[in-house]
Amino acid sequence: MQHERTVFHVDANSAYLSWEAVWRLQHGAVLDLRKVPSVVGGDAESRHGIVLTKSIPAKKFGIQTGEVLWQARQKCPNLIVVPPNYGLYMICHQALLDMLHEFSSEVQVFSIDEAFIEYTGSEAVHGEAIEAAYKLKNRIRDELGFTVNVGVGPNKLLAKMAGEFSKPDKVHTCWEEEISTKMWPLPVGELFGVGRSTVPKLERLNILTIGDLAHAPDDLLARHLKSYGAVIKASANGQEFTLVGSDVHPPIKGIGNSQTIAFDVDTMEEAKRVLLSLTEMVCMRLRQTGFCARLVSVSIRTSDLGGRSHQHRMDAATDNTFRIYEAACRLFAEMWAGPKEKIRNFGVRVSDLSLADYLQLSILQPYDERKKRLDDAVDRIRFKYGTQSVQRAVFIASGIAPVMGGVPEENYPMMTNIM
DNA sequence: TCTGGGGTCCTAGGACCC
DNA sequence: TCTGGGGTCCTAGGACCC
Repeated sequence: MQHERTVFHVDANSAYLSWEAVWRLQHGAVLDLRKVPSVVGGDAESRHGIVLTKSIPAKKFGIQTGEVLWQARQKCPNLIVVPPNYGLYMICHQALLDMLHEFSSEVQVFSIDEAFIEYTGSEAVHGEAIEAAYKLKNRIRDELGFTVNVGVGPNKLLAKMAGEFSKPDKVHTCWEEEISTKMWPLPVGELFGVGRSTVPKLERLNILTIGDLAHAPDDLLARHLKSYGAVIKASANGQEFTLVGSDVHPPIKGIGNSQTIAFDVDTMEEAKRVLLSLTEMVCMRLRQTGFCARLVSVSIRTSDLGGRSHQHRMDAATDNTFRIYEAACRLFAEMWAGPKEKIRNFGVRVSDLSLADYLQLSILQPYDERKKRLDDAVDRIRFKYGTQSVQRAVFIASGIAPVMGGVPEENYPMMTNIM
């Protein structure tokens, strides 16, 4: 059968856990974590105790991604929990990408463990699509040591849906003519774009399968789901037209960091330290990209797990840590109910980005020139000697890290010594 | 006994302008 | 003693993904 377009979706099976398992086997471990109930999970002591990835045997106990670890342990008392190692994951991610580039020049990274490749036009080099998909899957397994699913279809949506059909180490297709048999019988929640809150809305309309959604009346969907109804109905019919982006890095829309603190924060002083620490990280990243931002958002999650956010649009775009910190503090003060409200998680995010233009800035705001020189100096030192090498005095003995958010630095060094 | 962190996109309501 | 209508900007919050 000839198809106009052929897209692959490649997805590492239980990525973090598989990568951890492979690393351990290569370093003398006897046990393969993939073959026993195990999870990669955060540190419960510092209130990061959730399941990040589960093994297939762990899944059989009903353990779910995102679940708290103590609940997972109740379901499976012998569960093995290993901490995440993001440095290793970055290496595996890159190795996967390098392999994909051997099969097509158009590769779109979708996440750390998923990518699309445009296979259209590659048949002459690597053979017919299915054959190439198997070749790709087997080479990753044999040369990199972990397994992937490859989904094959006429667009990204169907390729992705195909990749989910059964796991691990599988190739599946979902062509237009296969939608009705392979996709429509599935529960509607399996469709990309239909998540936790849309499923119950659809179920109330007696839309239970992807096929039900594909045939649902437009006006019914519009009434209950607004414009989103038409979007997911199109998906249920396999309609999706975006291209596989040839640039690996799509344009950045915003930069944010957030962190759950190991203890509840209930003083303004402590809250401001956390905000400063997060702002340091956000602004360092912002300056690295060469952008300035106009919109500053602060979000909090309280001890009862409720969340709120406030945002402020600045008069002019900036990448200055102090200015963004000031805005963040104002936003927090505006939304915080006071000491009775205990905060467990803080987030700082900047968006509405534009290219940095210092000439204009320094004319409008003369003092920013000095602030910018300070930011630049600190950035250079941190880049050279590590994030913790320079820190503001307020953090000393405060119990709060001076630069917070993102991947902990101690996970990175191995990236340089493995290759 | 205690739920992470990084994103994107959309919507609704109020303010404000003409 | 009566208040239209369109458009844009700003902000809060919800939903989705991995």
